[in-house]
Amino acid sequence: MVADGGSLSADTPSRAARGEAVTLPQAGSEGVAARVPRSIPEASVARLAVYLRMLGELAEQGADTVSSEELAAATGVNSAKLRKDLSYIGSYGIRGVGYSVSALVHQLERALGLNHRQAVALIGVGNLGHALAGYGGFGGRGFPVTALFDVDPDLVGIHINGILVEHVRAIGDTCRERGITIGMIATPGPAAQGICDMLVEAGVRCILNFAPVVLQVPDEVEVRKVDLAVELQILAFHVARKRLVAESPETEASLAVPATDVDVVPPPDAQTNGHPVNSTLNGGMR
Amino acid sequence: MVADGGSLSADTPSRAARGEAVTLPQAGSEGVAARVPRSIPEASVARLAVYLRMLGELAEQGADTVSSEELAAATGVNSAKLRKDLSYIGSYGIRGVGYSVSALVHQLERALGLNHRQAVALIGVGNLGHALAGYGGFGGRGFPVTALFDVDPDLVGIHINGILVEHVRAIGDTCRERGITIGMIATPGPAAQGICDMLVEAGVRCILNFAPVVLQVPDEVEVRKVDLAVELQILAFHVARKRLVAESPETEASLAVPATDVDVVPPPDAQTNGHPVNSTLNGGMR
DNA sequence: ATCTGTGAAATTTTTCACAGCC
DNA sequence: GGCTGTGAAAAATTTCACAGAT
Repeated sequence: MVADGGSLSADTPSRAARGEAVTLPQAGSEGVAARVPRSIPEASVARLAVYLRMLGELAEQGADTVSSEELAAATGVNSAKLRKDLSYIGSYGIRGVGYSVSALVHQLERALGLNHRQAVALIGVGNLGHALAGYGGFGGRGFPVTALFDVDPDLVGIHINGILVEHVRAIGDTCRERGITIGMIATPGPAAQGICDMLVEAGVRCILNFAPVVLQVPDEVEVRKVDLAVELQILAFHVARKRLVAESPETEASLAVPATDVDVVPPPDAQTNGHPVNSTLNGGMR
Repeated sequence: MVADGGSLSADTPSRAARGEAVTLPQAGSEGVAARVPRSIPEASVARLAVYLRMLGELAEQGADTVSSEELAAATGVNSAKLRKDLSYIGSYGIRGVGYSVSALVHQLERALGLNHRQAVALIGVGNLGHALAGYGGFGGRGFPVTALFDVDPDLVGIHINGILVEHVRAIGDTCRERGITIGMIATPGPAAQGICDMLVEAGVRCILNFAPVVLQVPDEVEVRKVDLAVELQILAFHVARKRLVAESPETEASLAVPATDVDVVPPPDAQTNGHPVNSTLNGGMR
């Protein structure tokens, strides 16, 4: 995940990984159509989306079937893990053969809820927002960006990709009208919580947050965060780690964290390196 | 997470979560400065970066100390988890009081390797790339974007934020010259693997990938992936799940995955919904 | 002969809960 | 009294390894 990223990725660990999250109370009657497992682990859901993309590519290349081994290699996971992930959505493989690409695509789309179209609203049409709005990839895959909002008078009123940019004060009405189910927040950090509140108030229950703040939301709202600065910091950690390994040929200073203060950059606070160089940390988006 | 978790975040799970990953052989001598634990769990590293940001904000607001409870609430995690995360980098809290904000910032920066400046290269200066290049937030936090590359003749030669856009064929030389440690790939999907290979060849060992492909790299290279489409699909899953819960007031059809085919969108392949509407899925970046 | 689906084991991550210090 | 640091328990995730289908 590191993804997370979680954060603009990757792996971004979601606070909703508690019990309640993906788990559903299991069926009532019993016996009959006990077709589907009770729940899908959060970690698996993230990977299912990746498999789906790769399957799309394979289909394009004319593949009829894939083995778990092949698909696993292409997506960089262990094949047993892949099979287990797929088993959560049902048994759609053929033993001795593999998976039918088209059938699996269909099942994954169903499992991920992609057979309902999701209308997406994007708030904050600055630098990053523009890039997101012009993305194209969304609409093609069932995520049409259906509404755009900003506060900047220079932006409100213009069209991007044929979509009118409205003032954020219209969020409530517009989202309800157009049945928005997902909100993407690409505003500067300080504005994000307010926008988030408006979205929640308008009934939006899933939010993708690009602003560098942790949003506070009611339990029933799902937030995923994409945070560039965090991603880079995670990589920086790995750079430092690799450096350490390289420098200590064997044992010696083999610590996970260098207790030494290397201080290429002046430590506590100095001229421009303290931290808030501009308070626009990485929310400098837009 | 991430997300993506990696994926444009979040939580992006990283394939590097195997043993080797964050673990280091533990110290030699013994006894003396056994200051630091042997390794930091991958999941913790991602959160440390988040704590660091929040601490920056707290410092700005003039806070001298924070309790684990406060910092946990602000970052949306459980306070015990936060304390455990912090314990991996050492014991810098004061019992009965909390943590000194400035001291903790310093320790986190050290642990994350932010006291070495990391030179970043960005490849692909299209839509998204432009947004990333103009980001500002990076440079302010020790991640100066130091080199830009593209293949488009209209882009090569221009300056963005004072940085010259070079042709990708210069990647090897330029990266070595400027000591690039982190590469960010924001090219269309099909170009990404080739660029990745060039970066690896040039000695770059950490890569942040925005292109919608799974990069194949040697073991010693760390890749994090930020994938917008995957993030949205994860949210779509949660939308569908919430819909189910809402529709079945109690038991009834309480399945994690609707076995019914709702098919608001024609299922297998129809006109424009099959999948590869344009092969520019979400790599439509740039 | 091959490849899926899956219990069971191993590992990682999270949470609990409390001893110890301020 | 308040809050950290951390063993130990619990939960989640990953991996193993193999029975069973084709």
